[in-house]
Amino acid sequence: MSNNSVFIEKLRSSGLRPTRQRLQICKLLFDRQNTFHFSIQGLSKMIVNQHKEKKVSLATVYNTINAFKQKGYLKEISINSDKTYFDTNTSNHHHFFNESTNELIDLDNSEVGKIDIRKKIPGKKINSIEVIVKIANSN
Amino acid sequence: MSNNSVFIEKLRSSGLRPTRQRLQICKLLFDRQNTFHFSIQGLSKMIVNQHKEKKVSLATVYNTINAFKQKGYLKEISINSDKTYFDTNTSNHHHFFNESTNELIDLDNSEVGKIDIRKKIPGKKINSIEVIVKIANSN
DNA sequence: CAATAATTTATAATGATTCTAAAGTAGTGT
DNA sequence: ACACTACTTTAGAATCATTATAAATTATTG
Ligand SMILES: [Mn+2]
Ligand SMILES: [Mn+2]
Ligand SMILES: [Zn+2]
Ligand SMILES: [Zn+2]
Repeated sequence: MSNNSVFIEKLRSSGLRPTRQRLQICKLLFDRQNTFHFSIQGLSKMIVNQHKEKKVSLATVYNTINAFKQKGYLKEISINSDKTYFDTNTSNHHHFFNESTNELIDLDNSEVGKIDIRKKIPGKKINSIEVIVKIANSN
Repeated sequence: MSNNSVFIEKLRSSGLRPTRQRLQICKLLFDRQNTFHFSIQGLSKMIVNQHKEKKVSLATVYNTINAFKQKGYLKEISINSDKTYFDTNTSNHHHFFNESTNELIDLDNSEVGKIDIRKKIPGKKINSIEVIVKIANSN
């Protein structure tokens, strides 16, 4: 458990004042050992499960997550039209998507060989290269 | 312009009887030289622009596209939460996504070097590997 | 404390997609 | 053709995620 000031700074640098609600969200996301993937729905449930004095409205959850995304503290991952996931791992990396469980698993950049894009698009620059490996139970 | 029977068969094999509406959709998608990417909204506009006697309801468009997808005649591509695209190119291939224009461009399998996934997930099989290269104007 | 600015919240609006139920159309057997 | 049945289309409703709104609450400043 890090010092509160870390999270306060994270909010401030995202253009948000550190309020009770925002701090709760911020700690849920970043006060932990390992990065993780979540949906807004899942995050909302986590908030409810913490049984704090007051609830946090969905609007505040969305606003806070969007501010973090904007600032680059979160990545958004689109797997299919129905689900949007966010990732507290903002490093350059890829994903397995388990279609049986709807779970995301990180695929570190070092766990994928160099991706060789041989087609050029003149006048355009590459912003990102993302690999999604869809998996399922093998039996 | 191929023989109608090709499209009738495409519908039949998708479990759909060849009706006027479905044939119109089917030809829009497959009676052409090159494969292409589309959204439901875009496809609906194409249908309107054909000025046929009668309109085609959105429900029929969705139903028909979903049947083709199920059968494997269309691929669905998720780039971000807001937009779902379909692809009449069902071969194994990848995509550029132009973030300036929201356009998809095919990246043939042969235009990407072999993708080397070094991480194993025991008990799981790989269903697909998809690469999305996001691009934008370079200046 | 008073005045002001920022925040939270409930609720409404939006947009894509799916569902529903009624009306329309086609296929079958006579 | 006629009756009967099965399938299809359609408008509109329902759903769900997300964003917008506007009033109530809370924090900050003087
Ligand atoms: Mn879908
Ligand atoms: Mn988004
Ligand atoms: Zn990740
Ligand atoms: Zn394609």
